[in-house]
Order: sequence, then structure tokens, then C-alpha cells
Amino acid sequence: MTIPELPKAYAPADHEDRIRAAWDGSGAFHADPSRVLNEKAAPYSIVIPPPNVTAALHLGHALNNTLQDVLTRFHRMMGFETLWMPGTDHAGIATQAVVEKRLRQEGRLKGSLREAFTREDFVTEIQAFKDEYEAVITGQLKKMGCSCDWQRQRFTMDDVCARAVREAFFRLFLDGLIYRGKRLVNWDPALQTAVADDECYDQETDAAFYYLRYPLVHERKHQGPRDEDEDPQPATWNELAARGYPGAEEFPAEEPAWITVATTRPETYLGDTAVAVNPHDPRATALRGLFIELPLVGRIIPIIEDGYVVLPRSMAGTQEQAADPKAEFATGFLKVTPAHDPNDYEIGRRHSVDGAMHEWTRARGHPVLVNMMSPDGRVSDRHGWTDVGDAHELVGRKMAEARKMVVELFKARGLLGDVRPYRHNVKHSDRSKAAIEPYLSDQWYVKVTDPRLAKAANQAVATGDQPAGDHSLRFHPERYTRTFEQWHDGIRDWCISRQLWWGHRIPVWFGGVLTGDPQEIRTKLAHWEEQGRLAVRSKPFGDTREMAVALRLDDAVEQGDASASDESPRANQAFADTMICVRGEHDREVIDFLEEVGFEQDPDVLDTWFSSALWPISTMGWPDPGLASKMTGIGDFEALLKAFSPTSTLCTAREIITLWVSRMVMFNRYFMGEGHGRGPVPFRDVFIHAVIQDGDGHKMSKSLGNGVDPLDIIASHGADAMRFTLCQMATNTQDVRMPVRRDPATGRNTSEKFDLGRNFCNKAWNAARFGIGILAQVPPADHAPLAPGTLSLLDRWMLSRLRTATADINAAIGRFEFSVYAQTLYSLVWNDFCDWYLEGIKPTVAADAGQRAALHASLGAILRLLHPVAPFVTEAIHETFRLLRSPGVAGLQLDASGRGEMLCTAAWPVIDESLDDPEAEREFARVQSLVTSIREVRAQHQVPPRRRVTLHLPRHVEPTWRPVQALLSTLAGLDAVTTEDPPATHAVFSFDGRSLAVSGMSDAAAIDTGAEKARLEKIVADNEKLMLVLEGRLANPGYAQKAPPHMVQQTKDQLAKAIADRSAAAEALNRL
RNA sequence: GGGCGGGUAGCUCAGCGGCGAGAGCAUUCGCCUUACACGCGAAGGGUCCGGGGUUCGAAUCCCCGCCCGCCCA
Repeated sequence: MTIPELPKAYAPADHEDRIRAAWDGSGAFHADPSRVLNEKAAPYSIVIPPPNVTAALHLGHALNNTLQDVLTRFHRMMGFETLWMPGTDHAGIATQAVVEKRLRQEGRLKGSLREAFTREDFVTEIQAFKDEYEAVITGQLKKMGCSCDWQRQRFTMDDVCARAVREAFFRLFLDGLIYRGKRLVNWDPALQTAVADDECYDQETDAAFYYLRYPLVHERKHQGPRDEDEDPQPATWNELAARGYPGAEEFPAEEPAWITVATTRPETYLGDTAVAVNPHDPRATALRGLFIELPLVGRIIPIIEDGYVVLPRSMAGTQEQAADPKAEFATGFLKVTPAHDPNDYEIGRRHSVDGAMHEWTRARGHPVLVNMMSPDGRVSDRHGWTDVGDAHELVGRKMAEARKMVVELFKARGLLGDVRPYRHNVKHSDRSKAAIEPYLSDQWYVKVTDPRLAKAANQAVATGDQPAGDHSLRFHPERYTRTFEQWHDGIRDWCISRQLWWGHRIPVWFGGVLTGDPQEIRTKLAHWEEQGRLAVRSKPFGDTREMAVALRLDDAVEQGDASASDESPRANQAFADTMICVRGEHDREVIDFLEEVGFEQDPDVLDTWFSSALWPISTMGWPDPGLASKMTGIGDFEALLKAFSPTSTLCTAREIITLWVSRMVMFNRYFMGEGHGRGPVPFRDVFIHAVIQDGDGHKMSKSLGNGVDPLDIIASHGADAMRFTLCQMATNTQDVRMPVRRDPATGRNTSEKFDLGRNFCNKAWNAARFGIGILAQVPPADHAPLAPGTLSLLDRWMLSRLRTATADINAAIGRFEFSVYAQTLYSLVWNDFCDWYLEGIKPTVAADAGQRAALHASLGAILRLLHPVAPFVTEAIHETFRLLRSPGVAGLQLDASGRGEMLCTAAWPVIDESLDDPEAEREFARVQSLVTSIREVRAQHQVPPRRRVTLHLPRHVEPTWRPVQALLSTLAGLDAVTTEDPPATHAVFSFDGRSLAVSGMSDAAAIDTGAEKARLEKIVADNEKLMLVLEGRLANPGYAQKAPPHMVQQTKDQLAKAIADRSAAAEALNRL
């Protein structure tokens, strides 16, 4: 058989497509769950963190997926039945925003989205966009060499995953873990949806502090039903003075008194429900029992005491308080607008449960939360605000406009104090750039505060005895356990509704205006409920303290709405409070009936993380694998879930711990544990890797648009080079900076950082080219595997190094130390195999069958060890390498796995301990050391590499070098080793405390004495310096007494050698 | 505000009680030595952020401080 010669350089583009096609064609990455269930192989599984379909992948994803592929390929070669489940995520808001922007750029969308498109048409647009980007992303992953099970690829909104989402929602709803309530959210008035905190950014804005005077009044005197005509009685300065209010006497005694609030958002005063004062404020006591009458509106609100209120600088009790920048602007009085400010919301919560606000507002029938804005960002009296009073001219105004008007109205009434310019951060929406309005709206929540969810998640990481902790989930690096735990400790209920069109629609129908007989409807609902096809709940439900606020607000809203539209006949209000969750997405009978009688489905969609949280099980067909098989035509879903769930490892970045990992753990434990939160975790190990930053230290992200396309790097350096470099950078550091530059020739990004990987791949390629070239020349003898003991020193050394490296690599991958894996390979291949082994065998390998067997074994093992990180180049080499035959070396197994001829399914090397050869390692280290010394001398005398020199050894030393003389000559470029005295033109060097000589360095009659003198002087100086250090150490009495004896001995030996080396060099210097 | 990480060669980073503190790139010198110039051989280059402490011994452990970054409020 003729073995083809490999090209001189590895050109990735010449191989990658061919090899990828071969992998695809072989089905090598398709996991077979039956092998697990039949106990033919142990399972190893990973689910991909599904990339968003909003944009192409960047280098951060390249790192993430490279590491997953290393794990996947490693375990596949180790003999595990290995599943790497690929897929993509629909990314609700991000994708919707991107498509909306695109439509605008194309001129196909002007004005409001909701007016220009129907929901259905817009979703069709997004669907097309998703198809486009899903293909781009899949293409990127394939080009990177990811060995995913592509036949099983999923999408978070496909039928299989949608089924899981529907079931999960239904079960949580049924179990009372989902509720609907009013909460403050970040409201984007342009997109008209709630947005998450991480979808907002702060922008410095020039604004102002407005000082508004709020009149003080007495509570009306009579109890009982409120008399609308009874005006509240103003409190006068006189009275305040009598109550001991500091400074009251400076005002006209009989005039109505007021306090001043400072605010940057005067328009929200319409929603004020209290004024707060710090309990340490000297004015607080004097104000007890007094109230505020909101100008124009006429609403009476209480004065409450709360430590959150910033004291003005003049009253600050501590330095810290005075240093608060707000203290400069503060008046000590804070208008409390719980429906329009998160801090005020918290104050509202604190005081509504058992505080003054609660008692008082309850008695007056006033809500704690007054919402004065409509979803499009205008002042509105239709969303929970009834007491408009004289403020009606503000209704319908945009918030910014209302601000100006409020200021004017206060000014006209003499109620405007100062206006002071103030620069501060204002939250804006990432997607629309609109200023965020804190906004109270109806949202759906998962009650993750329930112990079955958050607490169960924490139990998974806790160490200790059951049931306190089961330690079934481990983070790597371990420190991230704390992040995970603290998140769950401080967790708040999870808002899962988004006011979008793209996503899983909330499967709940509300009672509206109904037609039909309530009794009949009830009967049907009960019947279906019994069949498990729907779940019925009346709102409100739940009983937490937190909800008390929301409930009171719900009441308020109902009052407001009722006055606004009082059309519905009372009989049909029977289902006004009814919420119905329909279990089956395609249960037409139920859905059609509900809609016929007037129930309407909630228009909102679920937060994307809700479906992501189910990813490890939804992709495997939960809850109905049989149905999943029917839907997809993939037959073995049933076995898939049994064989591969829970998965083995999750590989992701740290900001995902809270967003995604946490939710997967909660859901997996809940749904796979029959509702008690003690089910299995979705994965045993979570590996957190570094974040890739751009050259400016910003995180590469799809939304920032600073991502570098892996395909650019593949184009300039090749996929393996990119993978190796990324792997080599994956240390336990938190961030990796990756500056790139645009190559003017191609217009693509590239970076010199990847030269490391490219050079290494080329080095491996050429080593293989050389090795294969030698092995192809001589047909192998028909021979049993060679015993290591029969091999040469160099071969035994190489096999010993290989065995150590393999053990190190196994351990490194097991501990997720990817950079250790890469670096171990680098030095094994480059330093040991190329620099020493291949150089050393050149003169002998042609005639030494044992050496050829060792070469074959080494090369075969290296290809396998290298494959997980550099799959293309190794597979390309293997195409030729596998044609070679070799008797092999006993103790080093390079079996085929029996699953095809390709390297990707070859077995991982198993190297027996018997190949450990410390004696060979020691002996060859001595050779390396002498070779290096000779090379130093050669370099200093500028001896050309081709020129051979002669080594002169003392007669009694020579025998110790005789066995390795040939090796020494090869590596150091010697023509002879002699015991004869050197000729006049020679150079002396110190080795092992002895003075050795080299001659024949040039044809000139004399050597360069200047260079030689400088060289020797440096040796003397270096050794003298070292002697000082070592002598100092030994002179320390504590050292000899307390340090371990072998340390002391080592120091003594070092010192002896330094002294000998110094004197050898000094002697040579004298002779010169 | 709470939590976490980092500061080591010109650059990017390893090392985390005991090596004269390392690697890759960059720099300098010599080489197109028949696997590889994406290469070979050699060299120079360090108050291990600052200050205390523990220890026979600290880049490494502890305390204080100064910078930089991330996550969660």
C-alpha cells in the first residue's frame, strides 16, 4: 500500500469541509439511548445553552461551545454514550425589538407597531427572521466543529418545547404557584411592555429638583361616612409653633402652614399617597396627627415616619448622612408615590401592612397605590385613580408635558418653592431608548419564594446531612456556589409576563362579558377540570404579606374601572374573577367553548427564561416523549429522557447563574420530583467559564454589537487554531480580553492571539507528516507488541512522558481545567515530542523496528489526546495515519472503539503504569542538560548549526556518557566525544561542577577570547550570587532545625555545585 | 449597599508556603540544519500594587490600604 505524503503546511480550509461532511455522514454524533438502557455504555450528556436567535454568535459563544465540545469529544472517546443536545432560544423581547427595528429600516413599519401589524402577521415576520438566524447559528457551530447531535436540534418555541412550557405552566397554576398581581415594573412606554433591569441602561440627564409646598391640614373631626362638603381644616403656623415645630414662629401666625417636598418628578404628585419624614427629624413629633391636602386633587394623605428619608445636610446626624449627595437637595420631606417609584413602593409596603398608612387609608377607603399613568405614558384617570378633583386639565397629557404644567399650576398658587438644576442618571430602555417609567401593572408571577422552588434549589448545593442538603449540584470554580445560594436566599417572586407578541402565550382565559347560562358553564368547567384538561381559579388567591399591597390595589382598580365602564349586566359578572388555565395547546373543544361564551386569552407572553428553565427536559420530550416522537418522527424520545436526564454538565458564563441555572434547578427539581421540589437536579456539574471582552474591556454581547464572528477567525486561522487558543485561555480567571483588528485585505476581524493555536496545529501537522513519512518507508515487521524494556532510552523516555501527560490531561479535563489540558498538550507535542524525541530519533529510526513502533504509538496517542480540542487537523492526519500498521508497544492501548474508522470515535489512549520510567526520565534529563550547555557555548561563539564540534571529557567522566554518546552527538551537533586534551582553540564550560571543553568551533586559529572571557565572567558572577543566597539560607539557625531534612540537603547540594561551577569557570578564566 | 475576582517580564497570562519566579507573543543575536521560517538554536528582560504581620522560609497565608473589573440590590 502506498501511503500518501502530507502537504508541507496545514491549510485548514483544505480539510475542514471534507472532514465535517464525513462526520455528518457517519452519524458519529448521534446518541443512541438504547445503548445506555441496555447497559452497554454509561451516559454522558450536555445540553447547549441555547443561543438567542437575535444575532450571529461571537467569540464568547465560541469559547463556550469549544469547551462543551472538548468535554463531549473526550467522553465519547472514553466510551461514554454521549449526547450533546443543540438548539436555539427565541429570546422574546430581544428578537421582537430586532425585527421591529429591521422592519423600520426597510421602511415597512412606520408609527405604532400595534397599528401597523396584526399580531399574527408580525409573528410571521419574526418566524422568518428566526429561521434565518437559526441557520446562521447552526452553520457557525458546525464550522467550529461542534459534535452536537444535530438530528435532535430543538428550538424553545417548537412543538416539543411548547408542550413542556404548557404543561409546566398548568402544573404550577394548579398547585397555586402561579398568580397574577400588580407590581411596579420598568415600563417602556414606547414598546408598551415591562422590561427587565438588564434591558435598561442609565443615562446622565440634566434635570432639576422642584420644591413643592404641600398644605398641612387636620383630619376631619367626625367619624362615620365621609361628608363631601366638609373641607379639611388647614393647620396654621401658629398651631405648629404651639406643637414645637422649629422655625414656625418665623411665618405669619394665622396663615395656613405647609411643608416642602423636593422632587425631580413633580408630575407624579398626582399619585402621592403619603408624605414621609425621618423619625430623627426634629420636626417629626410636631407633625404627628396632621395630614397633607394635595393641591388641586384635594386628596388627604398621611404623614408617615420612615428611616429611608434623607435628612437635609443641615440636620445630618452623622458624617455619612451629610456626605449623601441627596442631602444637599433634601428638605427632609419625601413625597411618597408608591405606584411610580420603586423606593416609594417599598415605603408603601412597609407602612401598609401594619403601619399608619394602612390604618388610615383603610379607614378612608383610599388605596395605598395610586396609578396616574396609562400604558402609553400619559396622565390618566382610568387606571386606578378616581379623585381627580381640580386636576382634570392634566389628564391626557404626556408625562413630560404634565411636568411643566404641574410646575406652572403650583407656581400660580404660590406653592412652588425653588427650582434647582440637578444632573442625575435616568433609566432608559435598551430597545426603544425611551425613558423608563416605573409602572404598576398586571403581571403574572411564579411564586419562587415557595420552599418547593428556591429552597429546594439551595438544598441541591448544600453540603451536610439530609434533608439539609444533598450536595447533588456542584459549581466549578466552587466559589460560584455562594452566588447561587445568595440569589435564592434573597429571591423575590418571578415576574413571568411580557407584553409582547413573540413568545409562549400565557394559557389563561379570563371571564369577560359572558353569554350563556352560568350554571351550564360551571358544569362544563367542572367536568373538564375533573378530566385534568383545565384548572380554574378565582382571583385573588394567595395570602402572603407581600400580596396584601397588590390586593388592595386590585380593589382600587376595580372601583376605577367600574366607574369608567358600567355596562356589564350583573348576572354576567359571575365569572369576572375566574381565571382558566387550559392544559392542552390544541384542546379545541375547551378553547372554542371558552371563547364562544366570552372568555378571552391573556394577550401577554411568558418571559423567555420560563421556557429556557425547562430546556434540559423539554428537549428530551418531557412531559410526553411519545407525543414528541410523533411530532418529530424521532423514534426514541422515551429512551432519551430515561437515558440522558439528568444531564452531566452545564457549561456557561457567570451572569447566567441567576438568570438561567437557578431556574433550571428549581423547575427540574419541581417537575421531575412529582411536585415536592425534591426531584433530581438538571445537571451534576456546572462549569462557569470566563467572559470574553473586546479590546476595551467590554463584554462581547449580541446587543452591544461588539462581537467578533468566529467565522472570521476560522477564515484567518482555522477552526482548530481558534479552539486551541480559546481552550488555552480558559483559566479560572473571570475575564479574558480579546482585542481584534480588521484585516484590510479581507474586511474581516482577526487577532494575533490566535497565531498561538495556528502555529501549534501546524507544528502537530508537521510532526505527523515527518513521522508518517518515516513509518511509510519501512513495512512493519510481523511482531508481537514490543516490551518497553527492549526499547532505547529515548523511546522509553518519550513513552514515560506520554503516560504522565495522559494522566495529567485526564485529571485536568475531569476538573474542568481546560487551559491545563491545552498547555500540557502544547509542551508534550512541541517540547518533548518535536524538540527532543523527533530530533533524537532521526539517525536511528530507519534501522530500529522498536523505535518505529514507539514512534507509531506516540503519534497515535498524541492524535487522540489532541483530538477533543483540535478535531479537524487530527482527523485529517488520521486519514493517512490509520493506513499504517505497527506491532505496537505493550502497555499502550490504541484500540478502535468498533464504531467506525474515524478518529472522532476512536478510543481514548490507555497507558499502563508500567510505562512510567523515572530512570529513563532522569537519564535523559542529564542528556538534555549537557546538550543545552553545549548549545549555549555554540551560540555564544556563533557556531553555524551545520558545523560539528568535538566534546572533550575527562577520562574518568567519559564512561558515564558512553551509552548516550550517539544521542548526545545528534542533539548537540558533535562529531566526536574524546578524552584527549583540547587543541588551543577551544572553549571551556562548567557542567555538573566540572570543567568541560568544546573544540572545532571555527576554522580560525584562535577563538574569540573577548566573547569567551565575558561568558566565563558571567558564569562566575551568577554562581557567586547564588552562593550568597544559599549560604545565607544555611547560616540561618532556624532553617537547619525546622526545615525538612531533604530541603536542607538539597540546599547543600546546590551550594556544592555552585562552588564547583564557579571555580571551574574561574580556572578557565585564568588560563585564558 | 451586599457578594466576588484581579493587580507577576513591554503585552496577554500561568504559578497560590520551599526551583536563581515561568509560558506565549514582542525584543536582540545566529541559522532557509532534507517535518515545520506558522520554523530551529540561544540571549536579554521582574521593588511578583504598597505597608504591616505569621513562618526556618511568603508572589503564595493573615490584616490594613490603593487601583481595576464583574455580579446582585
